[in-house]
Order: sequence, then structure tokens, then C-alpha cells
Amino acid sequence: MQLAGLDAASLQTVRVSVVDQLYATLRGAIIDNDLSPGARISEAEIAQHYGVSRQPVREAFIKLANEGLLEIRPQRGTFVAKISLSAVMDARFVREAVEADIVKLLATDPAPALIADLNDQLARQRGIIGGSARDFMEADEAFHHTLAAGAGKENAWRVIVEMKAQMDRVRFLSSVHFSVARLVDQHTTLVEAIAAGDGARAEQSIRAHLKGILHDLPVIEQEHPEYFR
Amino acid sequence: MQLAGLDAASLQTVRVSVVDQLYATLRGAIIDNDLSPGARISEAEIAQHYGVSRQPVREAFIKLANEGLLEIRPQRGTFVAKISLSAVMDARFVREAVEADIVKLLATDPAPALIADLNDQLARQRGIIGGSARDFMEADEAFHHTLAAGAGKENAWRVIVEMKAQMDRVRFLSSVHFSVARLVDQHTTLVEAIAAGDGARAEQSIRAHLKGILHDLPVIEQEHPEYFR
DNA sequence: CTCTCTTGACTTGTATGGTAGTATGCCAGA
DNA sequence: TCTGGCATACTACCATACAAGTCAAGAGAG
Repeated sequence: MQLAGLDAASLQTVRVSVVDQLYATLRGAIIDNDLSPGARISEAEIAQHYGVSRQPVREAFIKLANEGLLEIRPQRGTFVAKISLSAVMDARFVREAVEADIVKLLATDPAPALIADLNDQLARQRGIIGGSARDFMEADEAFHHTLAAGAGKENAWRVIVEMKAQMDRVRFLSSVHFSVARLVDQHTTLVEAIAAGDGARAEQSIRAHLKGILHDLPVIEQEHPEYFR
Repeated sequence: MQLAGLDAASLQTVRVSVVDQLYATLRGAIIDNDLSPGARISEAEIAQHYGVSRQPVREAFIKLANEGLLEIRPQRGTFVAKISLSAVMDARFVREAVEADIVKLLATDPAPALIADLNDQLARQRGIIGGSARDFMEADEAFHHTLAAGAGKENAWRVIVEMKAQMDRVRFLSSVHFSVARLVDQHTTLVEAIAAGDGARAEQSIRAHLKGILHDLPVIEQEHPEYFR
């Protein structure tokens, strides 16, 4: 059984299991806040909605619960995890620590090809200023991924992706607040520091960048207390 | 609602799901190398061995695969993940980055109670010198957990646990090599630095400590090439 | 002997049935 | 009005059945 939105042609080339489709769909819905924190979702309900059996739904739920996006309460129900302040702050903490070491590593031996790639991305990011928040978040993810990949830390990137999920859920609520222009400026400063081989400045830059992302976390909590634990 | 004065533990029996039991058992077996990297295990086989159905086994497999300890190849079989050099080194990289920031944080305001706790643990660790590797690894895990918890980063600890799994698999193969005495010395140096409020020295100390753990990774790969990807 | 095709014994993926725990609301009784 | 008991309608958990892909051994043709 296949989910809506995937045509037969793409299934021929790449066979994606129902579980993976459900996982990706639900994960996106949770991060985009289409499924709000605290919302109740049941295996049967989701299964019926997508026209699949309960089992793959259940397995997708397990994956999302492992990631801290769902809370499965046996015999009671499954709920979109409410946003935990400590979980978000710890996610930022971990991400900052890892990315700080990554950019320090990059600055020790900045590959020209990488710097060129990053500068290309910066140009594109400037084009997004004023555009949709979602477009920027995609570009932002690509940018940070390029940093990790450039340092040869693809496996570490997987950790960052998990931390990002927690943070992005909040960022979507705060899309009114954050300034794309300032974030692009921070990216620019970071790339300059890496290119110059200035590890200390690169580190300081990325740490400030990541700290700033959750700057208005307290405001968001006040605006949406029902979404928080 | 619970009545005041009643011991909750005596009232409710602890129900642990079959999935969780299987997960814990298999995870331990993989880390202890009872299930060797590359070994093939099937859902049906494990299910029969433990007298349960395939479904909970399957769900435990999914969790372990998410953690990078199993590799599920659809319609082909499930295998204990071979040790990936890059996965292990990235795990160490992440762990070093996070723990470095943790000890720096601790050094900014070293709580006397925490220092006392750590010193108690150091004393116990010294008692283990010459004992079993497993005993020390338990004490080691408790020590590092105390650091994370002391910094109020329980959520970050969960990430470290995942990284540790990758590293511990290697350490079990190298139990002949590593010197417990030296590791305890490193722990001691670290605690001294934290107690003194010397963040830079604490950072340097933990980084050296974690780098050293995988010092003989190349040797282990030469001794057990069949366990590596 | 070599190549091709078929067959069957595996594997995991998905669907469905049954069970026990939990919450809820009705209702009798105080 | 309030309380306790109970039927009922959920829930997730586990078991079982079926479906579909993979792979290797072996029969048979060239």
C-alpha cells in the first residue's frame, strides 16, 4: 500500500516502505506544527486516514517516540510530545558543542572548494531574505549540513538533525520574530572566519548564531503555554 | 490519585514491555560482543528463542537499527552492524564536543556536593584497578553521567549514551590493552581542574581522556578485520 | 560443461485478530 | 449533591496470518 503523494514511477526506482513514508510525513507535520504539541493521535486513526494497517503506523510512532517527538502512553494513547524547555535547551547545547568543534576543525584547513560552495549558498540565502520562512529553513539546513559534511562528519550530522527537530518545532512558532537578514549575516561572518583560518572567531560566531536562534524562547512560551510541558 | 504516606512502588508492579526487555537484552549482547559484528539474526529466530512472537522482536530491531547497532536489509535479513571506523570516530567526536562543554560549564561554578560525589567515585574507581573491565566500565559510565547530570544536562546525556554504545563495542574488544589506572588518573585530573574552576584545563583533560580511549583502534581493526566494514 | 530458468526455502513488510489495561459516563444508593 | 460500582468504549501491546522480495540450489536445454 502506498501513500498519497507518491506516484508509481517513483516507487519503481526507489521503493520506500510504508513505515518510512509515514515517519517522514508525521515528522514533518509535527515540526511544522500541523500536529500541535499535546494533540492526541491514535494508531487506528492514522492508519485509517492513510489507508494502511495499524502495524506500520505503530512502527513509525516508535521511531518518532525515540526521537522525542511523540509520547506513547501504554493503553492510554499516543500524543504529540509537548515542548520541553529543557529538551530544547539541551538540544541547542549539544548542537552548539558539536558544530563549534566542526567549524574549528574546518578553520584549521579551509578547503577552497568548500569555501566557494558556502559562499554560493550565502548568495542564495540573501535572495531568500523577505521570502518564506520555510524556504530559509531549508537553505539553513543545507548550509549547516555542508559544514558538517565538509569536516567529514556525516555521522555527526545525524545527531544534529535530531537536535534540530526539537529546535525547529520552536522556530516555526517564532517565525514572526526571527530576522532572516541577521541570520544570513551571521552565516557570512562564520564563513569569513573559516576562510581566514580563524578558528576562535569561527567558534565564537557559530556559538552566538545558535544561541540567538532560541533567543525568544521565553516569549514563545508565554504566547503558547499550552504547547509546553 | 494517590493516598499520602503510601509507598507507590509497593502498589504498582513494574510492567516492562516485551519490546523493552528484548531491546535491553540484545543491546547488551551486541555491545558485549556476544553478538559479533556481521552476525546474522532473524526476527523469527530471536522470537522462538525467547518464546515471543515476531512483532515485539521486530520493534526491538527497529530501535537498535535506529541506534546504528543493527542493519535491517529488507527481504534479505538483519545483521549486527559491522563496526564502522567513521561511525566510531564521529561518535567520539560528538561525545568529546559535548562533554568538553559540560566540564567547562561545571568549572564555572563547581558545586561542592558534586565535587564530593565525584571524589567518592574516584575512590571507588581506584578500588577497581586490577579488577574486571566490566566493573570499571560501569563505574566509568556512572562517572560521566554524574558530570552530565551535575551540569543539568540529562537530555544531553541521552545523546552521549548513544555515542558510547558505538565506542564501547570497540572497547570490549580492546579490554586487554587499556589501562584502568591511567584512566582513573585522567578522571582525577579532570575533577581537580573542575574543583579549581579551571575550565581550560578541565576541557583539555576530558578531550585527552576521550581521545585516548580509542587510541588502539587501529590495532583492534588489524586484530579483528572481519568485525569492521 | 555452461548457461538459463524454475522452484522453494528463506527473509522482512504489512494486515488483522485477540487481550489486557485505562478512562469515562451512567446510575443506584447514601 | 455526592460517592462508589460497573458497563462500555476506547487504547496500545502482542500474536498470528498473509504478501512480496531475495537468493541459491538444481533441473534441463544447448
